[in-house]
Amino acid sequence: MGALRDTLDLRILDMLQHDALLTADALAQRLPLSASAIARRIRRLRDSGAITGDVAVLSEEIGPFLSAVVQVQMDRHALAAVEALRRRLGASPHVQLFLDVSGAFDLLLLVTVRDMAAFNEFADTMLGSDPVVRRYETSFVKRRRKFSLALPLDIDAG
Amino acid sequence: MGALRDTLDLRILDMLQHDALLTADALAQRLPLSASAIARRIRRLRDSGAITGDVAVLSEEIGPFLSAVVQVQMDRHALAAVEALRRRLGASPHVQLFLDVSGAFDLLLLVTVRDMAAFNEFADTMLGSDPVVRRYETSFVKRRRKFSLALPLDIDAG
DNA sequence: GTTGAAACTTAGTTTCC
DNA sequence: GGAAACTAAGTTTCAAC
Repeated sequence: MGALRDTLDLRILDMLQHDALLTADALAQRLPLSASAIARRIRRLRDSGAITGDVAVLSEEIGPFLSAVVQVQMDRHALAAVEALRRRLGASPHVQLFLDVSGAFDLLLLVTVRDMAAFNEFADTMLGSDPVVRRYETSFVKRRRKFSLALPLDIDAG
Repeated sequence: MGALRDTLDLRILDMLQHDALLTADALAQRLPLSASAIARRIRRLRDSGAITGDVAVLSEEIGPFLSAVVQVQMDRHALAAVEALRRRLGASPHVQLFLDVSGAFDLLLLVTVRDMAAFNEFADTMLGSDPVVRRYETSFVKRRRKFSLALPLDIDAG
């Protein structure tokens, strides 16, 4: 997927990962390239997979929501059972972030639910009842200060 | 911001937070509503702030990248210094996730950089040299299994 | 092979009912 | 809210480099 040809592609990606509604016309005012060339590049970046998709970001105020960071330590015995747990976690709409991490814990989750009752329900059914889960620790999110998918693009280094 | 009027708004939001490029026409095929009514609702949801923005999601393969979860314990003495640290962290393009959390640590960060050298540079300049930071613990991300901004919308409950 | 301008097509917006 | 007219943005074509 070597679809990034030059620093202009990087600059286009960087602007779109902050605002995907920018038109090719608007981008053309900030880049030394015509709108039609920019539109072509955006299409190529999408088709090549450099842009995997576009998502609408919703306000937390449509909530209320309760979020928690859950660190999970697993037993490694049954590989199939581990895979099953992973599938369930990845498929849950309540799991926003799901990472394999190094250190004392194996998994780190960001779980978002409606309220504490829903969190307990989640923890009990997804984690507490699973024999693969040795233990887990929960930190509740007091405030979400930044939550961005934007990757840091070193524009110079292109 | 009571812009959500019914379950149709929720269903529109849920589809757009997974694919913001869906056209009103495409949504109309899945919802009992005409394309023009859907387009009107989408505009209203954007204007009211229920949709705060739209972002392009980039492939990790444009990297390579190194990500780490950093948990930070702070000294609470100098409030102004705490605020300054928060501003710097929030403004950094390397900080994708920045949460205030309950428990033994105060802050949880997801930091994404180019490589280990860049991570050390980040940790030294942003955390190691800051008197507000009492200590921090780093877990490196071995695998990113899910990273989504999508909020769980209970469609029924509208 | 990529650019920029113009023709063309598609999607969003506005008007009217 | 729905349908049609209108406007704006994306796509394709084509000549030039």
